[in-house]
Amino acid sequence: MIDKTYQPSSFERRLYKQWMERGYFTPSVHSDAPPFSMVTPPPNITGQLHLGHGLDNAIQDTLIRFKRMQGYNTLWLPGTDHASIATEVKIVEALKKEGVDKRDLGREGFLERAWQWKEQYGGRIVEQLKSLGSSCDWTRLAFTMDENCSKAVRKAFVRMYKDGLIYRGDRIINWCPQCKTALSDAEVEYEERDGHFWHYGYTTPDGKTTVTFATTRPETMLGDTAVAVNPNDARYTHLVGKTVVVPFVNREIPVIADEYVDMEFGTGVVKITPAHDPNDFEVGRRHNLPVIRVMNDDGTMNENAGEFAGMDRYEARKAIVARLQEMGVLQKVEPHKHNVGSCYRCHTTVEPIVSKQWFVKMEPLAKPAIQAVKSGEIKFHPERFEKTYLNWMENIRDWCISRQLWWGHRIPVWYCDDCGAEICEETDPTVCPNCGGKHIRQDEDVLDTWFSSALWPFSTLGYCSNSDDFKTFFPTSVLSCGYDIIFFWVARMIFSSLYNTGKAPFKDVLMHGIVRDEQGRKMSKSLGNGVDPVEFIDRYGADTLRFALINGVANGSDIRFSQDKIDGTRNFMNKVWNASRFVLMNCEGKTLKDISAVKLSLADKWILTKLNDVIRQVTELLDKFELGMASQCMYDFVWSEFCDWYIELTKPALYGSDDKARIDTLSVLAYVLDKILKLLHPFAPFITEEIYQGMPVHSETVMTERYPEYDGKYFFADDCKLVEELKELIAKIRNIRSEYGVAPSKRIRAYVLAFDNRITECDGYIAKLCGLEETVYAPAPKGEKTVKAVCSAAACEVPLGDLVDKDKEIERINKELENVTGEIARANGKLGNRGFLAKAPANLVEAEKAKLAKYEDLRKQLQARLDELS
RNA sequence: GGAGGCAUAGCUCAGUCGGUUAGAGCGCUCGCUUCACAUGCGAGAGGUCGUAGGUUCGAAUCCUACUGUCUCUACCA
Repeated sequence: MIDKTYQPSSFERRLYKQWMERGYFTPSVHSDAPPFSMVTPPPNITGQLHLGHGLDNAIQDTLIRFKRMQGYNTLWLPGTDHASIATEVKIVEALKKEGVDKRDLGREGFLERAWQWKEQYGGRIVEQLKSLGSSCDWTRLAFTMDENCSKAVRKAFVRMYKDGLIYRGDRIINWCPQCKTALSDAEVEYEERDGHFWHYGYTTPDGKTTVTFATTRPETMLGDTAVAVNPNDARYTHLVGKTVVVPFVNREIPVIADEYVDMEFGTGVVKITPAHDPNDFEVGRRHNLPVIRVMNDDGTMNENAGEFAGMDRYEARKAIVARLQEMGVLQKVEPHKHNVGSCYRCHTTVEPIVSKQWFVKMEPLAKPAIQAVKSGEIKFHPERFEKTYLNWMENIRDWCISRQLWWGHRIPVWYCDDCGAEICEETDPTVCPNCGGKHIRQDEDVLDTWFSSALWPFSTLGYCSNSDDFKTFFPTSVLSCGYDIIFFWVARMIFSSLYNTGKAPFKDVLMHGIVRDEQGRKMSKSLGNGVDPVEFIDRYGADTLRFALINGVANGSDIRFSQDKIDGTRNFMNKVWNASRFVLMNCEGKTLKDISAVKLSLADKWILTKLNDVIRQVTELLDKFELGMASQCMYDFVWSEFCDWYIELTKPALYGSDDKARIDTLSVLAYVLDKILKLLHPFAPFITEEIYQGMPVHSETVMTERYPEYDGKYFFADDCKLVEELKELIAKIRNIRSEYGVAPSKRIRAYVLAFDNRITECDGYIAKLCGLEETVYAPAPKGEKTVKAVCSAAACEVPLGDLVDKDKEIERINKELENVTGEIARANGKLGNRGFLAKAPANLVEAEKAKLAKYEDLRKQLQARLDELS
């Protein structure tokens, strides 16, 4: 027997430990069953569990449990990401507290510390994930820097290098002066900020002509190597080819003509700083301009900055503006809003800087990746994200993959100091294969974290060794993650997998949104509005968390996580618990029958039919990845059908004197509950297992039980319809009681005139659910003061003596009549429409006719009642 | 600049292939400690589905425009 109150903390840990110990999460590679596999988006080892992980895991675990119960050989592979920048920053900070600079330790020493850190804290997030109930196969836990993954990184890099898809070159990249590394375009976040437009000009050496322009970053002027105008701009044609002088550095630079300059914008003159602006860099290339860097890696001005050398970039900006003003060169300052890029890790403003970095040539990789989605080989759910993906892929630029960090996969390229050769092989060279020289040294940089994440679906499965896992589980079935990492991760996995394995890494991409707070704001540390899932689970249980995140949410849409939602979900779990307790309490000590041996009551037939309906719906929805709707179906079935009606309808039999009927009813109750637990298990694994273990008949675990399937033996359309009519009748009587304020405890009499004779067989149900002491299946005797209501299967009258208020009655009937008349008009309108009759499907026309007939009957009844009253 | 989402009850949101008397939860009103559950039960009120056109026998649903709103993306100095 289960506990009296629902206390998830009393069993969730215990059950999870049991599942793990018994190896339920681990699939077999030798199974004949069809495979179903997923890999998790690996959380950063520096990460703390947040609701995003909660959502991500809830979705994937629901899917994997569903598939497992359907008999698939399921693998859900977990792992963690080394998170190059994030981890290095964290360790550098820790060292700083000890007064140590990472350079003091040297590369080796630093890495030793980093691995230590990883061993100590890297598993924390894994333990937190377990509290969500995730049925990942922890025996296969992967890490982006473990052997499998590192081998795959090396293999992929070398192959791409040899194919000419990886190159090294001087390009403008985004530089983070705080992390002191290059970043990819995807790693820069743009934000609109208030800035200034400083207007000033450069003058020709003879001091006669000044060309004026505006800039938002005056400090870059120290690196200016030209001033550009549009070739068609008549205002400046005479100046093209002349030179002007950059103050402070006294550099004579040419005035050039380039299409890039927009004549309409500002003065139509642009100062060109090839070393610090992507567009200027391109202009510089076209005109063979010198590239002069004026900044150091830490954002201070370098020796090329003359008198400003050593200053921080913003300090230098101020100083330059002040000096320009002093010199009387500054013409005006305008406020200006512009987008400023910042580092996605530390939020420092990034600096576009020319730098020698490694890049992946994207165009050849993007083509097949675009094709895979366009052809439908890979499908996004919801579909609209395909546009987002394609839009990005079609406009993609080369990917900067080198990072000036130590923690990560070191770039497997060696340089020979003797002959200058560049060596890139799968095994580490000891001498230069070109000249045999021993003076070789490895590139200092590491790879972008996302380079290894991009290989995740196959690297983790042992792609390099063509392992059994790889053969069995690759390509994976579904990839689920938030839409915020489509570019970082999903897109890169697709092209990496197509390139390396020749196959798409997965067939379906299931996107979810972001978890927001009650007011729709992103949860963040600085706002302090985050919910700690660990704490939450202690309080409400993992099932409530998971269900609250999934229930009724459409794929890809953001979620507002509110206390209301939590309460509602917790209440639902409590409902499941108590309904189960009702069944189990009544079953105690009884020997139940298989339902094939049960004489089914009307209520039994109804609930079994409804059960079949819900099985079909939930399965269909899960097959379409509509988890939110599937859980909603379960919610409605359990609460509104099973609890509100079926359990109530079983009470006459349970509390009656017929022992045989009682056993029969209990057998059906237990049968339906068993199915409910199984249907609900993927959504709420803990509560369902705990209750399941208390069932009169149960196996070792519900999680490997077969997911319920539609059973045509228990589908009774006619009986089901009758019960729906019965519910309507019961609602009418209850309504009268309520409207007339009859105390719920008061037993009253009702007259029921059944249009459908089978209603008379429902005596026990009506009496119990309406609190009647007697039901008379005949019209009320003449002269008795009653309140009357009509529904499809019957008319009912409740004698209320002097309570009956004639005017109120007339009003009530009139209101109903109005409603029914409206419906008749609507149905008539449809049926009177030739187009409808000719073109609408026959079943709809029939249904409309049936409705019309029903409403006309009702109208007659209501009219008769009205006549009676007046 | 480009792309996309959203706009449905007081609030938060479902609504799949166009056909339901437009749904849920919360909130609200009334009544109830009825032997699974007051984390509950019963009864109710509340919506011309953003606006204007169009397609269709039929539109919350499809198309066009507009208005409002949010997000992504680009980065005109």
